[in-house]
Amino acid sequence: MPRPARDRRADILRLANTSGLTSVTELSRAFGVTASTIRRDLAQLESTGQLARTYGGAMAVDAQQEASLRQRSTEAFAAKRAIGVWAAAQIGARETVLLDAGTTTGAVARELAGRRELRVVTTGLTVLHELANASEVRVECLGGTLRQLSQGFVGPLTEAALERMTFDRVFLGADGVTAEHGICEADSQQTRLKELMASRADQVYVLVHAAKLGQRPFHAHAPFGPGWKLVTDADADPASTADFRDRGIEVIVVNTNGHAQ
Amino acid sequence: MPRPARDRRADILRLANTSGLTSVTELSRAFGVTASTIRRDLAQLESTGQLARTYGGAMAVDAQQEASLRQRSTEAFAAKRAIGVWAAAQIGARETVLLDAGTTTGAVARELAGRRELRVVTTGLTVLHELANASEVRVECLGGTLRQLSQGFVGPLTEAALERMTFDRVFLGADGVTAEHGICEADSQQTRLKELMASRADQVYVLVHAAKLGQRPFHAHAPFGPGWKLVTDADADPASTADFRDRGIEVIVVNTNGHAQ
DNA sequence: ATAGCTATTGCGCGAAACGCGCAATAGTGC
DNA sequence: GCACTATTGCGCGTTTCGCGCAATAGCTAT
Repeated sequence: MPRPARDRRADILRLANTSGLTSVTELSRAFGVTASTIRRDLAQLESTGQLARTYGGAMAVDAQQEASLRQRSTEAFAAKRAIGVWAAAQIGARETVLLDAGTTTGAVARELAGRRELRVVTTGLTVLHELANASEVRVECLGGTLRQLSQGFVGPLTEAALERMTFDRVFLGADGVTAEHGICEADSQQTRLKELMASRADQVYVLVHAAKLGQRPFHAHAPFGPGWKLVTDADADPASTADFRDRGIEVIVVNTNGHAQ
Repeated sequence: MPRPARDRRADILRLANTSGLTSVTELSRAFGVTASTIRRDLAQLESTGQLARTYGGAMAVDAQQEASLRQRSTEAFAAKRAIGVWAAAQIGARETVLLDAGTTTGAVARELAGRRELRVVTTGLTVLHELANASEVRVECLGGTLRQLSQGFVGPLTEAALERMTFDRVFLGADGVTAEHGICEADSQQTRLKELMASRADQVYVLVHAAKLGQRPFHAHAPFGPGWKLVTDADADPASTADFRDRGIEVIVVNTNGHAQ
């Protein structure tokens, strides 16, 4: 692959990221190449998700947006949205709720954006992102060290902040769940935090779309406590949900409309 | 303004926001109207910044992105970037720095995204956003209550977290600054937080682009402490900067390349 | 209720942008 | 040095876009 082409593409990316918006003609003039070439560059940069094409040009797309767009095309997106709708419906006026980090809790936050007289506390950047402009919702962040993978905050600062608060409800996400081991996460710092979060709330919900049921991708566990509810979508295998119910865990299966079955 | 038109536009927005990407033909079929009408809708939604048009359709654009795009087209963007470049250059390896909330400190964060062995602590969502995928930077958030206007965290949680930390440098933003009163903010909660932040760092920088110099839009003040440096851009009125220098405040004027003059 | 006014809609047209195939060319690697 | 691959420019047909115009639908005030 010739050098000038890559350099130009990098430059296009830089230009788009600083000015936010660029046009094909502008770029073709700037680099002294044909519009066709620019178009091809844009097509390639778009395919790798580094840029969004517009009519006659391209616009910058930040990492957050990029991830968000990719996620929306995933099939699990519909499931997460349904779970989010259901979860949001559980929350009454003037409550204080805690939202874990993750895209599923982000879906809950999305449904809460229009609500009023609500206090939402979170450890996740996704949630903050969704509620950044929700003017009628009081949004609080626990703080801590940002964990890139989950876009969530962990660490002593997070735990210390938690010690001072209690919640009406907490909505937890998970990398995986099994009836036997409960919530599975990549490291014990995560599971410890989730257990701590659960201990501070009256109602505990574990939100996981069907694909995560019965999965144990990692080996740090947090078992289900008494009264915890497992919320999943209609794609869930009945045998899987039965495993949980057999152990006395309440399982709520949400259909596409966000209603419990 | 007829109702159906507005309803349809709201629906278009919802569809775009949930699926992330929609096409003109798809929308025209869905609503049973001509492509022209859809195009007009998209044009209007784009003009209000609620949507981004693509070739043959439209894509969702979240609030964050929207604000970011608007900001990038502002003239002050160049100044902020220059200040950001300079500020980033002051930070050495393995340092711990504190970044205030605001777009100017966001510009600093943007320049730090590629750095390594750095610890960035912040009270601002903008900064978090910029560094959300900076894999080599340790990012921490102080937490607190989200203040929509500045997209920053304030309150007792923020202050409590600060008590436990110290920093090599802190970079503060401001709604306005005057030589006489120092930093001006909308409320005293903000100024108190900034003073607290300043007290925890060895080096204090106040970053304000030229238009904010001599401005006092609000009446909560935080005077300059000893050793604080004022950093502004080359559009600054020499008379203004002289006011600060007369009071013994070091003023750094940064040109477009991010170098001090 | 009705008349008047404004916003909206559909349609047709010219202009702009896009994608694709082809041949020439410039870099790259052996 | 030579073969090979990626890249580029150009021309083509296709799609999309924007705008003006006339008809229509909805809102408002009397």
